[in-house]
Amino acid sequence: MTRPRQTEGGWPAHAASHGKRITRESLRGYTPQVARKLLGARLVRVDGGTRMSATIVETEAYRGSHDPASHAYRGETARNSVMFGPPGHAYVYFTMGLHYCLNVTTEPEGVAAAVLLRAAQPLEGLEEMARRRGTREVRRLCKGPGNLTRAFGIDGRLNGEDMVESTTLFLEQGPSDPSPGVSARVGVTAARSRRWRFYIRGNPFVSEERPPRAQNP
DNA sequence: AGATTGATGTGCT
DNA sequence: GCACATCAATCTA
Repeated sequence: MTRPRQTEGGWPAHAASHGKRITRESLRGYTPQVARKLLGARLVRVDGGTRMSATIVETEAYRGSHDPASHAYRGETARNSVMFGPPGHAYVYFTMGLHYCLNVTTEPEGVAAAVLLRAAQPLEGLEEMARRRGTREVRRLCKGPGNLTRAFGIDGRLNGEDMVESTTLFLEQGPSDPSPGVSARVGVTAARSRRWRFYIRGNPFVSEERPPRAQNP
């Protein structure tokens, strides 16, 4: 008899059945709403024959010209241009001199917005992730946006990838979280009052349960 | 032109 | 808790 595999935190690593793809329509909506809905979905990467996947457990919304924390706040540049395009594309940017971060673009073309994928619970391809990350500690493989991209082998070459059509980097539907945790965004000084970070409560793969100086005392 | 600041992570104290 | 790695956009002059 087979039972669902348990991970360190006691969270079931549910069977890695290949689910339905997430549609462009579902990504076209209001970004904070989309960020919330992406919790529980799976991020999948197929690279050189190996398939890696992980359940998304932490996201943040960034929204165009009215959000001072967004890269798109001051208009379009070569770096952020993908944010201005149609929904469902990968916005991959380089930050702090050494890390890449992966976002999925949202809202209709012309509205610069995206969801940052901050943390995920590894499901398939753990060996590959561990090799790329240089650690075997599963809890930390995809903990934090920079670690997540490193584990998945994602860098600037994937900027602009259409994640709805792509066969190498895409999203699959998963169980949604009825009552996710909500907080201010991590590492953001501007627009602290916008609580646009969403995470699965109590999940040990989330980067930090309480971000520093959030409105959660 | 030069300085500063990030949507960061790690290792050491 | 703090230094550090070290790039690109933005701010200051």
